[in-house]
Amino acid sequence: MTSRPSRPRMKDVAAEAGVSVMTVSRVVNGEAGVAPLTAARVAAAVRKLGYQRDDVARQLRRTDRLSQTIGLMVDNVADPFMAAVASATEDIAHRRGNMVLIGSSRADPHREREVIAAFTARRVDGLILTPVAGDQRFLRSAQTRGTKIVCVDRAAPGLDVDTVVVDNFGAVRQAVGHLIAHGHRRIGYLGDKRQIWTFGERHRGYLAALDAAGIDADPALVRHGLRSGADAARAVTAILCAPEPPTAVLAGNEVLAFGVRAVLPAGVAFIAFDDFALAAQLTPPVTVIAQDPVALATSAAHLLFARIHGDTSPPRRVVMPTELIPRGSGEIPGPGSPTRTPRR
Amino acid sequence: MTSRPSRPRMKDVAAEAGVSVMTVSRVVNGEAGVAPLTAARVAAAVRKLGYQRDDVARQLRRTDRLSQTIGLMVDNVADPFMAAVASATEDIAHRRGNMVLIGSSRADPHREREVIAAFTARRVDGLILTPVAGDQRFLRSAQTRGTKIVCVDRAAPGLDVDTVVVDNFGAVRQAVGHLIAHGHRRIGYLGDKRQIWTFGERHRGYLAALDAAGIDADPALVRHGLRSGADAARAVTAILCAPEPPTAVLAGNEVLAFGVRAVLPAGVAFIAFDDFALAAQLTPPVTVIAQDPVALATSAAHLLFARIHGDTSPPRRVVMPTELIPRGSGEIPGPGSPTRTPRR
DNA sequence: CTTCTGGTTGGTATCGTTAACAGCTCGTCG
DNA sequence: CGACGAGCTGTTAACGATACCAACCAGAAG
Repeated sequence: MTSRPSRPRMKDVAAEAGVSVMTVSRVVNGEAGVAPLTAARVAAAVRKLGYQRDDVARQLRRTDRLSQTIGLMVDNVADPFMAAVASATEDIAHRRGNMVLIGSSRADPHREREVIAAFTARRVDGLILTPVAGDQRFLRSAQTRGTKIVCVDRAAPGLDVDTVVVDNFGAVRQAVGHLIAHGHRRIGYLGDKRQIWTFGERHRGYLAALDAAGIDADPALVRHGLRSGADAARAVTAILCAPEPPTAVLAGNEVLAFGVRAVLPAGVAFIAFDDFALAAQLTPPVTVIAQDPVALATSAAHLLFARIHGDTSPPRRVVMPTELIPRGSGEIPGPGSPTRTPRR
Repeated sequence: MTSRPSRPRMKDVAAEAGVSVMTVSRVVNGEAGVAPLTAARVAAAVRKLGYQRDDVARQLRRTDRLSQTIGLMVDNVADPFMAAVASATEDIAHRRGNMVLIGSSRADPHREREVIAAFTARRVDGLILTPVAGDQRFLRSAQTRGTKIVCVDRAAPGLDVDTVVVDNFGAVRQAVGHLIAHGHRRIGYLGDKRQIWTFGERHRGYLAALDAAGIDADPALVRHGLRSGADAARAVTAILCAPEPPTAVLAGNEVLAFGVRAVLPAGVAFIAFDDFALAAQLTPPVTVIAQDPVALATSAAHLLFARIHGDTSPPRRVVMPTELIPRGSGEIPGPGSPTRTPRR
């Protein structure tokens, strides 16, 4: 009964305007070489029928084969850091007339492959990825077939691509050094799996800072593989019950920080990786290692579009700055602090 | 120099396996009616060449014309509420073998139209929208041409589509009633533009609660069109400097709540629309009107896929529950409170 | 031995668009 | 006055896949 009026094609517009489809194509794409009068007639027909070009057919036929679509694969868009990355990516893409397909790996390598296969089946021009733990070599075939790839936030082992990251190692080494300078010697570390590039780096930074201060690392103060605030809360509670509990704790990212903060006793120093909205409003205000997800994503998107438009220079690694923002929680003095045990 | 090895086509696989492209098509799509031996030979050729079906060409030819792609248009994915919506949408889509194209309107009706035009040009099967302020009638043409549409979080005036929302009016009326019950009579309201459906409803709920208590609404305590935490901080500071300042404040969403909380003096009661990660950890803990963005988006996505797969029943409006979670900030007594001015 | 049936397989047209080229209509110049 | 070029428009053949139908082959039935 309800006949659905299918969308008009170029040939319908051509019939309406009394020209050939080629002329319609030229007008629709704003090409030169159409008489103004003809162009106006075609434009009127387009408006009258409500014609809209079918980009699927267009992409199939065009020589450049560009879909004007890129894929963004993150762990989880609900994560505030990744949400900021997605937002910034969409913004740059929009400015360049592109759209963003989004996919979540949810830390699952199998799902990661599925999502990327779905991206390439739709012939995206490029991919922006935060790779999950493990080997990314399977992306090489997509790469050799012309799909441009940029990694953001995390590097991809085994894959030679543009990468935009921060100096996770240096940032954590600095932060742990900061705690040590405030008199702490027993410092807890809470992170996700070491196999995730960022967390591997952050843990290395933690160890390096302890080593530089001549402190023996105690594995009892370290927890890996934490995925949620609840995980982090349980983990920090556990390490605080140890015979020699830590006097300071570092949370490896924002989500873990929320969980830690909920159960951390006053008096234990605390630094979080990633700045977050209410960090300054908590009691005490939270000292953080701030990075700028918008800048990371913007840089990655610009790199990607440069590649899509023909940049064939060797892959680059862009390292963006971090900033240690002391707000109070990271400056709570430890047992070796001069303010607690003055020497003079 | 670097000849890029273009991806193999079905005809390459067909040549490799010594069959016709039709047979390859049947094997690739898992259709019945291919001899097991032939299928195995084709499968081997597919693996050898690394063949992947081109969904762009496929979509052009198929009778159902489905792209297995939906579009999600939100104000801003960086907003935590919208990020949760996006994440849940992606999850449902993934389970159904679909992908999600994402677009941000950034509260700009012009950009909203651009994004939606880009969606339909790519022939998405359906759209999930949080409409910006203003009229959405322009979507009717897309709708009559077969694009399924579902609104989430906000209704779309002038458009007859499935809609998944919460009872914003009732939730705010209840929350303001809660403040009145705690002795407040001068209550501030901070929201975004009234033309945005949710904020219109929330403001109506505010007025209704005052009216029910016989309190005259004072326009000096109301601010609309606030878009950021900074906007909200300025606005609340301004209304607190009024001759008769409010003793309680309601923030219309999470982002505004952050800004209000940063500058709100202790002693002023406070309720926020939307629950947020650290609400319970602030001092005092923040009383909120909680809604569940994951449930909203999940419901919207299920509705959309039902439509895409042929459900032609009349458009539905799904209203999901909210919950007033008293945590402290909303229970600070006002001047008329029995605890401050006991009557016995 | 011929015809029929059912399971396989292949040929051809087509989806909506653009690339490449052909052809037409002028006005202009030698 | 005829040839030529510039400007405009149309024709044809793809892009990579699927829909539809025809053709083939073996074994069974008559």
